[in-house]
Amino acid sequence: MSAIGDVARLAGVSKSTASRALSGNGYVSEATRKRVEDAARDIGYVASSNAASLVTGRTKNVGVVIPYVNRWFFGEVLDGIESTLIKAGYDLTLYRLSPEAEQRQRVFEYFLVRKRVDAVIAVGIELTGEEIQHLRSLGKPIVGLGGPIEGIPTIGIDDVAAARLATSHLVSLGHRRIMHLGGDQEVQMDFRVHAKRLSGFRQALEGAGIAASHDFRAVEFSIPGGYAAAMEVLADPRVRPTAIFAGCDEIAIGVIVAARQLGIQVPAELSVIGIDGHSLSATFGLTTLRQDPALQGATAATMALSQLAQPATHTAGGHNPIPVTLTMRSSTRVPASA
Amino acid sequence: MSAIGDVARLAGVSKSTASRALSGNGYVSEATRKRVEDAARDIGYVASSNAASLVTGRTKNVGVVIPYVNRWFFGEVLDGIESTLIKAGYDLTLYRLSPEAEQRQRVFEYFLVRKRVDAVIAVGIELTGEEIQHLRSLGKPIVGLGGPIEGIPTIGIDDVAAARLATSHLVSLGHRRIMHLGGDQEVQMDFRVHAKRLSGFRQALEGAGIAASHDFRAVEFSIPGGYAAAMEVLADPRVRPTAIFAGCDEIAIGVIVAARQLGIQVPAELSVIGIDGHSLSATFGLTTLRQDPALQGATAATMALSQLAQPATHTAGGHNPIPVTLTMRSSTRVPASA
DNA sequence: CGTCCTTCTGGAACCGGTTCCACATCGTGC
DNA sequence: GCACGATGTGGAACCGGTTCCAGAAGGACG
Repeated sequence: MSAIGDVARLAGVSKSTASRALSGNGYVSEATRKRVEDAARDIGYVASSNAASLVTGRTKNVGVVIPYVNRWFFGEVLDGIESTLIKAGYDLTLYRLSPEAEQRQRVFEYFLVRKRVDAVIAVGIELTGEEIQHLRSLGKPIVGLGGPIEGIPTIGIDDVAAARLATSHLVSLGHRRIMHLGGDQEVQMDFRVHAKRLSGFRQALEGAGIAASHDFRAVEFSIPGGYAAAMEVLADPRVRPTAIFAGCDEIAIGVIVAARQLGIQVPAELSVIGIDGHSLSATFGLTTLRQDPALQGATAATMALSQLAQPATHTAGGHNPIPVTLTMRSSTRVPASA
Repeated sequence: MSAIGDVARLAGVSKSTASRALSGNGYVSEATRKRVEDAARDIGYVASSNAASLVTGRTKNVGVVIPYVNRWFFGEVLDGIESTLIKAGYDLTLYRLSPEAEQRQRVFEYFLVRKRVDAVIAVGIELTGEEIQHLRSLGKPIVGLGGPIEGIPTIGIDDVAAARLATSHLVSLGHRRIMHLGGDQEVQMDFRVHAKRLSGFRQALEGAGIAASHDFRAVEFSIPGGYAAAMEVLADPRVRPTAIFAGCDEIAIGVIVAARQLGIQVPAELSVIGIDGHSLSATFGLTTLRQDPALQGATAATMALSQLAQPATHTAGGHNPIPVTLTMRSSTRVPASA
């Protein structure tokens, strides 16, 4: 209701002086600053960010584009981003991008563009050249999380390498009958995460000279998904693998739950390894490759903020790989046959 | 870059006509509308929402205040809210409110107030009278989710009644040694959810004439929390309860996992019931009281939008209780002793 | 034919801040 | 004593839209 003009009048100064006093830009004597601040407090003045944004061109708001909010990985990322932004005085506007192409286009052409955000963080979304062009033309910093995107700075783990490492861990323990329960190759997420993890798995097997046959099964990326698949895969003892590399910790946990119900000892009869470092992994004794999504989110936010601070630095694209660390727990060990 | 003036010039009309043509308000001939639209498309014009908001006072943006983003319940709620808002052409600005009072105050006094949101949805946050006053004075619709808040419309389940129902289910099966693993009474969430569920539990026991002693234990609201507590509680067969009412499904699942590891048959030797309808509850065969947080979120968003549409309706406060439905699965049954 | 209503358009004010520019003081160094 | 820089303040333009008002043109109706 109350505008800066009211504050100025009450303090007996001009609008411009009131603005300087409240924003801290430019010269204002200590005495007048005090008077203006008191006046502002008295009438409960709060600046209109719209008006300020209109003239400064900065909104103090960052847009986050993300495919899910109710999955562990993405929830953690969002948490990390939010914490970092709010500390820096930035708002976070959330765009959950469903897979529908039409809605996706709408978000990019309509929502993100209306001068409402200063920067965009794309989480688990591989932007198309056109989309990047669109955002780039507005001069907005863009940061990607989850995989490399041509021309913009990104962070994320190396999915191929991680899958290779996880598989190699099983191989080096002596496993030969290893199965990969991973994402459906038909319904790829962006960055082709499913395909990359399968590829890393195959690379590791080939490197060890292990013939790969019937070694992959597509499952949903969730505990129920891993559980259901494991129930089928593990039921027949004759064809049962001695180790499973799960596409993510949730699948791995589903496998462990299923194994326990089938009376299969983990790790004595079955080794299981996942990727993520899920908050449940410790409870299930899961050996996993830990990535820290909250930290990744915080890092992405920091990158966006620093680009905002010094736009001089010409948006240097490039992928910053995040290292994964092997957390050894009690779900993997030397196979019984060895 | 390009402003509406550029569009107007290109189309050979005035700013006001261009505005009318693009926004659809007021009289514009079909021919000029076409010309303006073409011109806008040609130069890739997008309206500045800041400028529009400044004069109209509407931002097409809703603020959501929420304590967690990486917990199942809140993630689902957020999902429901987001879907509903984006369909209506609204943005969603996220404020994750950590328990720190100082940060909370900052969000309410600084972030939410800057004329940047048209309405506020408070999820799992019990607003103080002062905070309501603050928002109310700005004439912004407010909707609460998770419990009743004096003077504003809210939705949520009746925690006392739900806990009573869950406990009664166990009692009616014949259980007498029933334990409640619920939230820490010292670290209450808002709306005192922990206390309400404990209270409903006690009410049901008293109603059945069952002496309550050592029947409650505080645990963290998570699977690891339930697991750790169950490991201690269930270890000694002499004092083991025959049934557990868990404060939420995550705790209940932790209990089931622990019981399985201890070789305790569920439900033969131990019945477990939870509250939530968690996406994992089916996998673990958990009997639970289902609430649908995504639907609750969508409903809250719809309420906020309808208030926005007809501000005439004087903000009628009042709590809209959401019914919970008992989903019977395989984790509860008549006790062995019966 | 005059009046009135509807449709269409342009000019100008306005939303609420920020910032540029001009001007006034005052202190300092030469 | 004067030039110059640093400090402090007010006036006015400006950001990019929306909307009010005035005026013109065309049709309907008495």
